[in-house]
Amino acid sequence: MGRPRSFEVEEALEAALGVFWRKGFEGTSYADLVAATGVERPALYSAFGNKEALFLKALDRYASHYGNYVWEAVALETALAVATRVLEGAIELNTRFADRAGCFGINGALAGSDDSEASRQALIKWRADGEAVLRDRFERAKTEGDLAANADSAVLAAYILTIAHGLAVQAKAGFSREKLTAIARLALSAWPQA
Amino acid sequence: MGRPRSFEVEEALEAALGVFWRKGFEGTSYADLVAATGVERPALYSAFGNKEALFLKALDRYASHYGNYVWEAVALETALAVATRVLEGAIELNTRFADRAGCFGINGALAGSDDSEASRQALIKWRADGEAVLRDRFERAKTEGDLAANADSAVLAAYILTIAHGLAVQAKAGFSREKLTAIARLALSAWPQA
DNA sequence: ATCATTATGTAACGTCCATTACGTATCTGG
DNA sequence: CCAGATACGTAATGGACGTTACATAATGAT
Repeated sequence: MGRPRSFEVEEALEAALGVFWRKGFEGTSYADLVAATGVERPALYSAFGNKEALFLKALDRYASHYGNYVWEAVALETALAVATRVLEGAIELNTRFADRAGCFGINGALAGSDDSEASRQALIKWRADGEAVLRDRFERAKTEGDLAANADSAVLAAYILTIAHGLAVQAKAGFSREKLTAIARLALSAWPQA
Repeated sequence: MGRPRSFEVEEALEAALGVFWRKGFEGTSYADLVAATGVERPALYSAFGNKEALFLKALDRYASHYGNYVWEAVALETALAVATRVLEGAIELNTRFADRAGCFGINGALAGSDDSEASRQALIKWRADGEAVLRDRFERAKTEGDLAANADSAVLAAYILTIAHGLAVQAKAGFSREKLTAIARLALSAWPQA
C-alpha cells in the first residue's frame, strides 16, 4: 500500500548508469542524475539510497546487462575462442554508445578523492572477478587439451583483460571500432599454440 | 624586485603533480594541494594560475620528468627493442611510487564532468603524441629492415600503448610489478617477425 | 629613507555539492 | 470514506568547493 511510484526504477537506474558511465562517480552530480532520469532528488534517495549506493546499484546493472560478455564467453569451446570473444565483446561495448565510450568498470572510478574509494574498490573487485572466471576457464582448457599444459592461466587471463582495459582507455579517447579491432587481432596473435 | 618567493616553484609543482597523479583532476581539492605543497592557496594561484592551469603545468612536468620513456625508447636500435623498452618503462613508472600507482596520463582525467574536459583532452593529446612518435619510429624501422615491410606501424604503435594503458589500469588496481612484467612479456610475443 | 613591486597568510566570497525536512498527493485496507 | 502508508515536489540544510580581497611583509632601486 501507499502511493505507487510514478517512475520505473529500472529505467531510472539505466539512465543513472549512463551518466556514471560517461562522467564517473565523482564527475556526476545530482543535477546530472535528475536531468538524466527525470526523477527528483528525494525520489532517487528513497529508491536507491545515497550516491554511493546508487553507483553500486548501477554497477550491478552494468554487470548483468552490459559487462556480462566475459561470463558468457567462457561457455565457448576453446580457450582461444573465449579470449577472442572477450575482446570482441569489450570492443563492441566500448563503442556501442557514442556518448558513453569506454568501460563503466574503468570510467566509473579509476582515480579520485577518498569519497570515491568504495566505488573504486567495487569496480576493482568486479574486474578481478572477471579475471578469475577467465583464469578458471583457461585452467579447464589445459585439462581439455586446447591450451598448452605449460601455459600460465593466470597470466593469460590478466593479459586478455589488460588488453580489454587498454582498449577501454583508447575507446574513451575516441578510437574507432576498426582501430580497436586491429589492435585486438594483434594481441590475440600472441596466444600460445595448443 | 619585489618580495621574493618563499617556496621553490618546481618543488611545489612536483608535490601538486603527486596529488593529481593519485587522485586525478576532479578528485584533487585545493585543501589537498595546500597540504601536499605546504603553500597557501593564493600563492598557488599567483605561481600557477587556476586549478586547470596548475594541472596542465603538472602534465608538462610529468611529460618531461616521468613520462618521457617513450621519447627515449625510440633511440634504441630496433623496433622490438623500442617496444620492449616502452613497456618496461611503463611498468617501472606505474609501480615506482606506491602512493601514486598507475599513469598520470590516465589517472589524471579519464572521465569526469565538463569542468575537467580541458584536462582530459590535454592528456589525450599527450598520449596521442607518444603514439605518433612510436609510429614514426616503426615506420623508419621498416626502411631499415628490422621491421617487416608489410607491418602496420600505426597499429603496432597503438598496440604497444594500448598495452601500456591497460597495464596502468591494472597497476592502479594494485597489480605487482612481476605480474605486469609477465603480461608485457606475453604482449611482446605478438611482435611480427623481421 | 622612501617608493614601487611582488609575495605573504587570513579570511572571506559566491556557487555548487550531497542530503533531507516538510507539507501535499495518491494509493490500499477496513 | 476514513486511516495508515508511501511517494511526491519544493525548498531548504550545512559543508566543501574553487577563487579572490585585503592588509601586511619583504625585497631592489633611487
